[in-house]
Amino acid sequence: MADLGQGTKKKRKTASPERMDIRTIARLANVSIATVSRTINRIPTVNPKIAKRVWEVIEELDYFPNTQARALVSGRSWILGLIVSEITNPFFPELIQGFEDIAVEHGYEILVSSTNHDPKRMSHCIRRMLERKVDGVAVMTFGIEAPLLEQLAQRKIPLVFVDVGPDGPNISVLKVDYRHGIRQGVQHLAALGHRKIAFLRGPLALHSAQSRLDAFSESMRECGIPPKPEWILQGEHTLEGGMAAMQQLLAGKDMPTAVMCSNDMTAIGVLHSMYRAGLRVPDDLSVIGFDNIHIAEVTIPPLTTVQMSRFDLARAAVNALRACVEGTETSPQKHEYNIQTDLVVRESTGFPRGTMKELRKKSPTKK
Amino acid sequence: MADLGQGTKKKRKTASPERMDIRTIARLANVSIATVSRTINRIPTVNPKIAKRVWEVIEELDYFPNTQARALVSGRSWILGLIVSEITNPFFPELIQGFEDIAVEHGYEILVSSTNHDPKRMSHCIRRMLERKVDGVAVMTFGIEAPLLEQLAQRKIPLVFVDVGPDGPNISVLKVDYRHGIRQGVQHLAALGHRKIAFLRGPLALHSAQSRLDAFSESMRECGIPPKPEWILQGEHTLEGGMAAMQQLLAGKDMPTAVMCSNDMTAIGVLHSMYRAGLRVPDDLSVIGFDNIHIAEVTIPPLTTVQMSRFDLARAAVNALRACVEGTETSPQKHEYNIQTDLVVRESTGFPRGTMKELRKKSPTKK
DNA sequence: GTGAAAGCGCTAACAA
DNA sequence: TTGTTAGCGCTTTCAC
Repeated sequence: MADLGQGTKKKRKTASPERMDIRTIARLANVSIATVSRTINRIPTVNPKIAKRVWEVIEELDYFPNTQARALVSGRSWILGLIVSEITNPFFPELIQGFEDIAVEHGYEILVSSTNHDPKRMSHCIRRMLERKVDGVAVMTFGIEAPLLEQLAQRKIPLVFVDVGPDGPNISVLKVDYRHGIRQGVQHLAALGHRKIAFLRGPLALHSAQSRLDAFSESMRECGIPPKPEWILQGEHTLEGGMAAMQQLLAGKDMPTAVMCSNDMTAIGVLHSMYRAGLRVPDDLSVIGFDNIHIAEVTIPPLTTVQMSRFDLARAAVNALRACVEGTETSPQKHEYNIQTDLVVRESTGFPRGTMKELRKKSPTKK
Repeated sequence: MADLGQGTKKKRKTASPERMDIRTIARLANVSIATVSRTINRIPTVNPKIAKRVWEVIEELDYFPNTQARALVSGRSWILGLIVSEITNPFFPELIQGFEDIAVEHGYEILVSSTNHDPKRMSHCIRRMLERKVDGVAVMTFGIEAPLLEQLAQRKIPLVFVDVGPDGPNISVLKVDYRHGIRQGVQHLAALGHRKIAFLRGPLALHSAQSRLDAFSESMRECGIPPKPEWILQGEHTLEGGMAAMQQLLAGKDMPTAVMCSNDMTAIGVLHSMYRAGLRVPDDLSVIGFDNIHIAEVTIPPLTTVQMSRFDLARAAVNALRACVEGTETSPQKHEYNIQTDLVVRESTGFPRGTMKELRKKSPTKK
């Protein structure tokens, strides 16, 4: 019962029998702790027979290595940070879920934090990542907070951004092709006969919001419709912002016949303001969102929107980070990560007021 | 430039100047690492003058202790686990946000994971918590997965559950008073004149769902309305479940005049099915949800629902865990954590079909 | 009140 | 191929 350990000539005050560490495994498998370590880390030089014996002991005792000790000595925490702007916008939980699944699949733990667009929170958040020694950080705030992120970049922590980010050896950027989906949206509207199209943009600070607006303006011009400045309003990417912007539009003298929104939350706000005003979508106004969050399927009416795959985004982010961390230095060339966007037509878009009847006359009513 | 360290007679191969650890601080402050450690941990016996000097060096170098090393030696990770069922149900992100804020405020990091009601995921998730050596776990799945959680309980990891949980020294349970809010809902409906009230319940496996149903049945009886079994359907706590259940109700010969739902997602599904069927809420059917997620304010029509504070829930959970971890052994008595629920009346509830006109005649139309 | 030194559980360099 | 051992950066006795 007493200390029968093999090479325990010195130290280790108490040899409590319940202690479950690499030493216990080594003792029971009759090997050194180094061999156990090698076995666990699947170092190919271990004799298969011995490895088998070690694994058996490990499984029998349901042993797993202490991650803290491991991290301390190896310098790798196997934790990936994920910074999002607002966890309460349904887009993000869907993204987080994907990120978690993929990261865990590769053996990483994740550290999620939301900034709520608050620089103070952002800076706390970076500090937390630093303290926990994350192996890499995905900055999915869709904005660029360069000064703050400096701390991470300086310490050579692999970083991945969306749309745009500082240049650097360990920095990747996921390029979202907003143009494709937004152009489809504008063309869809134009094809229905809309010429008076408003855009509810997101916060100025968000690069992605700017990109979406740019894509809109450009697509409008492509369709030969000059975008009207009074019809480009701030939607803030929130329910409330969408409602407020729509009210502003309703109060104006000249009403657009369609509205594109920089995200789905804004569009849902618009839907609500229309409902409040006693107006109908799409009869009185066509509405297009952006993101295609799950709930967009059941808004009233179901929202026509631009789909951006959170799963693709999550996978690309994890892969980009892994490429840096696990350093396949054989291929130091930057990978290109492109994310597609596509229009999903539902029922919030239709012909502009007035044209419907005429068009109906032309084509016989469907059964 | 060479090794001038104070007591570095032996070891420490490379003394790279950029190394930023407790030793650096000790050297620059002219004290031992023990004193630095004590200072950081605010041990009162440290001479204030020396402490001040140490803090100055710490701040100047922007030093912070290595959490891994700290955790390794102290046995405390300062990580709190949070297990939720589905991060994509908006209720949970709101809860997570609160949990994160409160935990971080007290110096903890959080490890969130969602099980999606999948036992396999649940078990992975528990393993991850174990591997990262969390100091405590909040199991906010609103269901009870006793067998799986055994692993955590056995290792004496502080646990907190909602509604119901195994008994044990380190286990707390947050009691949600579903009855209060649900009774208010039923009474609200009864007061409007409803007698035909259906209930769309959540998954059987979820204890909270069962409690909500029980509260409903009991409240119905209190109001003298015997609940009708055919009107108690499975809503699954999802959009899709709500839609399907409502369709079932619509297909039945006898339609209720009101529906209470076990959560808001279900209610949103109901709203959508009604819209699809060309029926109106609340004119043709009154609908009440549960949770009061943010989006319930802008559904069409805005949802009457029962509010359950995620913030209270989050705060109670963190406090319960902290009480165990930080062990104020002076008060080993179990704290009682009660969470209130309250009805929030919006516009998805109204008089049952037919009664409205009569009632209107009685009271003059409001201006 | 402060410092020296022993480890926390593991990985990796070096030896055998 | 396998074992021995020196730390990773910190907390915590135990002397002084």
